[in-house]
Amino acid sequence: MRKNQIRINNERRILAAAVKIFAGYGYQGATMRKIAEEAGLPKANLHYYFQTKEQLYRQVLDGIFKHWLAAANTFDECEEPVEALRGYIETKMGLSRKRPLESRIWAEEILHGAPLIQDQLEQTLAAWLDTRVKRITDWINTGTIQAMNPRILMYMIWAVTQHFADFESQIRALNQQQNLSDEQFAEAKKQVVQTILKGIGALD
Amino acid sequence: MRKNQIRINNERRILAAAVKIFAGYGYQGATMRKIAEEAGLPKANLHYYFQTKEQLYRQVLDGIFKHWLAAANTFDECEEPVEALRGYIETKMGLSRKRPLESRIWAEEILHGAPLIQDQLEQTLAAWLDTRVKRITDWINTGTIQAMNPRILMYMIWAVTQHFADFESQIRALNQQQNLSDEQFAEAKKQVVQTILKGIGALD
DNA sequence: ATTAATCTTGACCGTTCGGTCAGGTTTATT
DNA sequence: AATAAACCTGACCGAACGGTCAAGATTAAT
Repeated sequence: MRKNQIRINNERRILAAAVKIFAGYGYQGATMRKIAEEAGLPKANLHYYFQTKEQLYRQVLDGIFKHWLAAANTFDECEEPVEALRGYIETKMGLSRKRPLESRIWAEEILHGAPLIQDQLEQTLAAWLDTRVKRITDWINTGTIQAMNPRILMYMIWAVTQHFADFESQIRALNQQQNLSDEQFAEAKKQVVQTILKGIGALD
Repeated sequence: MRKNQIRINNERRILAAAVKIFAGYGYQGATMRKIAEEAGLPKANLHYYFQTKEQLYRQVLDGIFKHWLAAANTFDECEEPVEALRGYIETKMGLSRKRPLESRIWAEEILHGAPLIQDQLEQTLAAWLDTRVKRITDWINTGTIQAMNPRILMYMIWAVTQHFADFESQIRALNQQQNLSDEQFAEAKKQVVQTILKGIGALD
C-alpha cells in the first residue's frame, strides 16, 4: 500500500515542526526558515508540499480543530450531568497537559480576531455548542442541576482548562520556575472539577 | 507648569496607538508604520520618542502591569473572604470589559513564553500572589472557607475573568456575531462570581 | 532499460521591515 | 531679537521576509 510514503512522511514532519514554531513565535513571528530548520529540510522543500505559509498555517489549525472536536465528544458519553461535565473537564485538562502547543496556537488565533477560523467558529463550533447547551438546558428543566446560563458555564470551562496550557509560562514563573509536576497538575484538575461542579450546585 | 507638554501629548498618543496595534496584530505582526498611521504621525517621529519598537512595547507592557496591580488591590479592601473575592472577581471582570486590548497584549506575551516580562512575573507578581495566598490560607485555617489550594483558585479567577477579553472574538462568533451586550456581560459577571464563590464553599 | 513522475535544493527576487540621519521648523530661554 | 533647545520628517539603508525557479536526483511505472 505504502504509496506516496515520502509525501506522507515529509508532510507530517513539516506539520510537526510548524506546530512548534507557530506556538512559540505566533503566526507573524514564525518564519518559513525557522520551520524548515526545525523540520531539518531546506526551505524550498516546504514550499513544494505547502504552497504558502498561510496554507501551512491553515492545515495546522484544521488539525487542532479536529483534535478539539474529537475530544469534546466526551461530553456526550454520559447521561448524568455530573459525570458528563466531569469527563469533559478532565478531558480538556488532559489536552492542555498533553498538547499545550496546539492550545496556544488556537488561543493566539482567537486573540487576534480569528481571521482565518471565523467561519469554523460560526458554523461548526456554534452548532456543537448549541446541542450541548440544549442538553444542559434539559438538565436544568428536569431539576437535575440548578438554573444558570449554559453558555457561560461552557466559557468558564474552556477558560479554566485552557489556561493551564496558554498561561503555562506565567504559572511556571509563579511556581519557583518549575512547570507543574504531575502531582500538582492532578491536584489542579481535581480542584477545577470540584469547584465548577460544586459551583453549579451539582455536588453536595 | 505645562513643561514638555508636546512630549507628554505625543507620547500618550503613540502609546495609545501602540496598544491598539499590538493588541490587534501581536508584537511581530505590529509594524511601526501601522502604529504611526494609527497615531497620525510620521514613522520617524515615533523613533524620536521611543528609540526602538521593543522599547515602545516594553512601555506598553509596563503600563498594563501597573493597571493590573492597581486594580488587584481590591483584594485587600475587605476582611471577609466572600466580599474580598467577590470584589476582586468583579474588578477583574470590569477590566476585561473596559480594557480588553491590554488583556490581549498581556496574554500574547505570556503565550509566547513571556520573554520580556519574566522578571516582573517572578519578582513582583510572585510576591503579590504570595501575600494573597497567605490571606486565603488564613481564612482556610480559621475555618472561614473550605480547604483548597489557593494558587489554583487564583489561576481559575484569572483564567475566567480574562477569558472574556482574550477570547472576545470567539464569544462573539458564538453569540450571533454580536459582542456581549451590557446585560449579557452583567449576567456573566454574576454567574462567574456565583459559581466560583459557591464552588469553594463560601456561599450557601 | 527506459521513460515519466515525483522530489530536492541553492541561488535568486521583489517587498517590507526596523531603524537612521541630515536639515528644516517650531518652541523656550535670555 | 538672538540663541539654544526641542521637535519634525522625507529619503534612505541593510537585513530578513515569503516565495520562485531551473536543473539535478531519486523513485515508480512500463
